Amino acid sequence: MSSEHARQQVTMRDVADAAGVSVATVSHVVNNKKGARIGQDARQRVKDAIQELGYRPNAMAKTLSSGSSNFIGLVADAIATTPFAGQIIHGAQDEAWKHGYVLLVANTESDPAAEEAAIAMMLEHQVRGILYSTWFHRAITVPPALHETDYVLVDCYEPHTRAPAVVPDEVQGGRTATELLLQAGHRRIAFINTTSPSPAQEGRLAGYRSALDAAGVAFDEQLVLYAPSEQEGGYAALDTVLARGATAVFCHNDRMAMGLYDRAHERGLAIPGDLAVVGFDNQEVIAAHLRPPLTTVALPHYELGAAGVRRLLGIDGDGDGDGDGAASLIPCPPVLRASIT
Amino acid sequence: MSSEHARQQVTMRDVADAAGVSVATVSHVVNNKKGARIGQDARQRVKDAIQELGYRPNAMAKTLSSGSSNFIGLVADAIATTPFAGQIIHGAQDEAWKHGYVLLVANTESDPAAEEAAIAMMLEHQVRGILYSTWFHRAITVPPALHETDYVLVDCYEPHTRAPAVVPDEVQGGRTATELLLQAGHRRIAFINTTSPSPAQEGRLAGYRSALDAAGVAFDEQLVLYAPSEQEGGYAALDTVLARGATAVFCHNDRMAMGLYDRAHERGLAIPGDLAVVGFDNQEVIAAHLRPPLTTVALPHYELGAAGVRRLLGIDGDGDGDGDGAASLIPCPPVLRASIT
DNA sequence: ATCCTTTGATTAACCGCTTGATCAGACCCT
DNA sequence: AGGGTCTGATCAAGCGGTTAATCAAAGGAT
Repeated sequence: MSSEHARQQVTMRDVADAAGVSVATVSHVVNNKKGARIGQDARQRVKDAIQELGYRPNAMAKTLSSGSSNFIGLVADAIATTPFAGQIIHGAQDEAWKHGYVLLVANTESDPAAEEAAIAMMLEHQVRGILYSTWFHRAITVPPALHETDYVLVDCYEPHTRAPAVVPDEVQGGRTATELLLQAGHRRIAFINTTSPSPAQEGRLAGYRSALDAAGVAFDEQLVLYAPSEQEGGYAALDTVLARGATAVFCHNDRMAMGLYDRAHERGLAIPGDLAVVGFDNQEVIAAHLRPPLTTVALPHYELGAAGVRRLLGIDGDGDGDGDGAASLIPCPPVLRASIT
Repeated sequence: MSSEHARQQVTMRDVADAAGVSVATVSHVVNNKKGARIGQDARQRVKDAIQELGYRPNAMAKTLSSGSSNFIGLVADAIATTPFAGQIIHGAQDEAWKHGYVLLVANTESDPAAEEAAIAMMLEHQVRGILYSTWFHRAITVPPALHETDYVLVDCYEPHTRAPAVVPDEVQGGRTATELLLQAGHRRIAFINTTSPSPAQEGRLAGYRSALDAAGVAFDEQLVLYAPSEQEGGYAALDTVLARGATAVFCHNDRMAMGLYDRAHERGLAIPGDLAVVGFDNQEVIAAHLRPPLTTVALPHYELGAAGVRRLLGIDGDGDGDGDGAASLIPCPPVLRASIT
């Protein structure tokens, strides 16, 4: 039920008339044009008229005549599955806003048709560029239409291509998680990896091994297990972890850690006393409120979104570590809580 | 790093020239204008030319000349705090899309300045209307600028006003949760309410009482406790719940239930054997993976977003229960899992 | 043959704003 | 007094479409 709004848009014409000047003059003061020569009095009269009438420039007209819009499109495969996608949107929106851009959002549920429609819509709206994002780090193939404009892949990448992408540094993340345990003095560190093939699966494992190497701890194949990356997986894996004689465990993600906690409590084990644990993702709702609160490594979703627009806009910014030149690697910082010694 | 795109927009003029007709003709076939009389041959030539050149209409120009845009603005106070806001965006986006609209999203973090800027931006983009949403159900006061266009409050409302709003039916939700327990034969049902004053606090309590009444169970003040609506609150409340002799408990939200589970396990209690529990919110990541999976009542965020755009567009749709005429109440459906007998 | 309809397609004004080109007047030199 | 420079502000041509009004040609009726 929309109320009636006889809202007759106040146009630049109106302001010009009210101020007794031409629209050109109004345009000049509105945009604070540098080269324009406008007298103090006229400038003031225009400003007053704008206030008086409550004038708001018409962004469409502006875009049309100036030739460049201030839209940045964001197409996501699953906007609401986890708070993750939300963080990407959040980061992208903040950064875009900072540079005078506005976010146009579309959700596709990974449906190719919806995806194409979304991209078409954005192209028609003359977006400055498109951010194509996924809710978990994975390989994708770029939809053809995307090539009609500038774009950046966020939290995903196209293998064997130089398609610009921004992804989390899984290897560094895995290394960081492991180091946290190493630094606490642990030597028999288990790693419960996910069963789903993915950059995270490979990357975190690589990081785990690299940290072990660096610390001079021999890699023991017996200590890396595979389980579904959910509570159930962690719950089921704990017994094996213990059987293998580990004193600490690195869970592929926080949800797994949550399930593992349950089983540990069931067996009367104390965390971190009997077993130190570190998670991954930093899924607030879970990690911050487990007992004890879970030490983990954060997936930098907000940063991914922000870095995505920076990359799109060609602003290299804070020199985020570069990957192979096509993919920027965003660091995964540790989040210290209480599940390690 | 945006690649270079010498992308010279293909315009209607180009299509017209290629097809050997006027732009008016092209416009007519593109929009499938009803009154227009275009011959089969010309129509075909235009379509071919469009294919050939890869023409895409310029939405800005269209909006400008036709006078009405296809944007719907969504301003949210916290896009990423929980998956909740994401669901609202998701629902709004799906429904908007369904009616040919596109979502313009802005995040404000509850900062009044950001809020004003966001609304201004949307107004400048000639949005059809604005959805003003919050990530948890609460009372707000409508920012003045919102009155310059059509709007609908989503998951929030303005007291003592006829401001159109769409909110979850907390009372029905509370009643539903309680009924779930009642139907399982419980009579001493505790309710751990939140300590934060809110529509949820009042509404769910009212629902709890109404369900009790309807079942002929006397209300026992001793059975309603108050705790912070987080894991810690639920954890701490369990002992009291038991001390008061309850056989079932209705937690104000899933997070509380999660904490309560922890304490229950610690005390060696079986759920639902020794204690039945029902949550609220249906926060997937948690509820679906607790042991045992938590029966709960869902907060219909997706529906809130969708109903919001329907209301904005004046589509009454499936006659969602009406509140006082200003606020539409969206039902909170039960989600059956395994925490009740 | 003549006049009226219909059909098929074009004209041109307009949407609100941007911007290079142009213009009128004031001021300064010589 | 005549010519050159500034200054302050206006003109007018788009930007890419939409749409009411108009027009030309063909077919029908008388």
